[in-house]
Amino acid sequence: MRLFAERGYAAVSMRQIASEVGVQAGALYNYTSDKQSLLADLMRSHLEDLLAERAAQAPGQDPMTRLEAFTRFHLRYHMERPDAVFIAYMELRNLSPGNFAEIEALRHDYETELERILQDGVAAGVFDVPDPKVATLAVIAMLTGVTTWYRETGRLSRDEVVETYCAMVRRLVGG
Amino acid sequence: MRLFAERGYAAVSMRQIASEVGVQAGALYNYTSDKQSLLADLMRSHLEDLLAERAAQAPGQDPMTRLEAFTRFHLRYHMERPDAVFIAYMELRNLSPGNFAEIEALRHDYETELERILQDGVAAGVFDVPDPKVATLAVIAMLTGVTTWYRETGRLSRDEVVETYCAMVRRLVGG
DNA sequence: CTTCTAAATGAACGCGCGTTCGAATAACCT
DNA sequence: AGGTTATTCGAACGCGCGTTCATTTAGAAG
Repeated sequence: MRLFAERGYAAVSMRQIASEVGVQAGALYNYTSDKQSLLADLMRSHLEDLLAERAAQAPGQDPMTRLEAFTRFHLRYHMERPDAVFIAYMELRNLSPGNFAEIEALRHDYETELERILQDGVAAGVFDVPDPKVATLAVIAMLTGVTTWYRETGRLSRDEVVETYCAMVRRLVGG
Repeated sequence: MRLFAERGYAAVSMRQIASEVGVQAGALYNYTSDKQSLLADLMRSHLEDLLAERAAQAPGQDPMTRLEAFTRFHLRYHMERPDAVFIAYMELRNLSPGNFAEIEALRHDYETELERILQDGVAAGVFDVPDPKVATLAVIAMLTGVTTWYRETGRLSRDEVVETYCAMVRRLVGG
C-alpha cells in the first residue's frame, strides 16, 4: 500500500514489493494470484472498511446533525489513512474492468448517503443547495482534498482542521 | 497528453505514443530529449497557460466580484481541459525532483491569487472564513473536482454547472 | 540534376518486468 | 527422529521498456 501510494501502481514492481517485505518475488504468489488482485484487494478492503465503519456510527436525526456527523467522520477517516485514500482514487484506471465496476459501486454507495442527507435537508427546508447531486460531489471533493495537504506535524491539529471544514460545509449548504 | 491522461505516465510507452502519431519510436527523439521531458513540458505549458490566461482577465474590484470571477474562470478553464488537468495533478510524483519543484511553484502561484482574494475579503469584513489558507485549498479542491464527473453530454450544461458552483462558493465564504 | 539538410527508419543495446516452477528449506505434527 | 506440509528460493521464460545510431528516405535550394 505504501509503495503504491508513493510511486503509483504501474511504477512499482513485484520485486520491489517483495524486497520491502524481505522475500523473493516468487514468494508473493503464495498470497496473491497476481499484481492486479493486489491493487483490487487494497481498494476493496479500504472501501468496505469505510462503509462498515460508517454504518456503525449512530444514525442521527435531523439533516444538519447528520451532515455534521458525516463530515466529521469522513474527515477523520480520510486523514488517518492517506495512503489508502490516495490509492483508492488515483489508481482506478489501473483496475481491470470487472474490478473497476465493483470498486465504483462501493464508492457510489458511500456517496449516496451524503446525497440523501442533502436531499432530506432540502425537503425539510433546512438546507438550500441548488443541486443536491452536484453539491454531494462538491462536498466530497472538498473534504477528500484534505489528504493532499494535511500533515500531522503541520500548523493545525486534526481537530482544528475538522472544525474548520465543518464550518465551511455548514455554510455551503446554507444552513 | 491523451494517452498520459487515460492510462497514466508510467503505463504509456514511447512506442505507443509514436504509433499514435504514426511514427516509429526513435523518431520521437527528434522532438524531445526523453520521456520525462514530455511529461514535464505538458505540465509546464498547462500551468503557464493557466497563469497567462488568468493574468489576462480583468482585475476586478471588491473581493466578492474577484472571487466570483476567479471561480468562473477556474471552472471554465478546467472543464475545457480535462486531460491536461488530470495529468497536472495525478502525475506529480512521476516528475524528477527538479521538474517537480518548478511545477509546484507554478501551481502555488495560481493558488496564491485565491488566497489573497479570501484574505482581502476577510479584511474588508465581507467574507467570514475561519482560515483563509484552508479555505483556499478547500475551494480549489471543490472546484477542480468538477473534472472528475462533468461530461459535455451530461444532465447539466457547462453554464449551469458554473452557476451551481458559484452559488456554493459564495455561501462557503459566508458572503 | 545535384547537393545539402532534416527527418524517419529499423535494428540493436541492456535491462527490468510479471509470472512460473522444480528444488531447497522451514515449520509443524506424531 | 521422521514424515508431511507449507513456504521460500533462485533461476528461468518471453516480452516490452527507454534510448541510441548508422542508414535510408524525403524535401528544399541552387
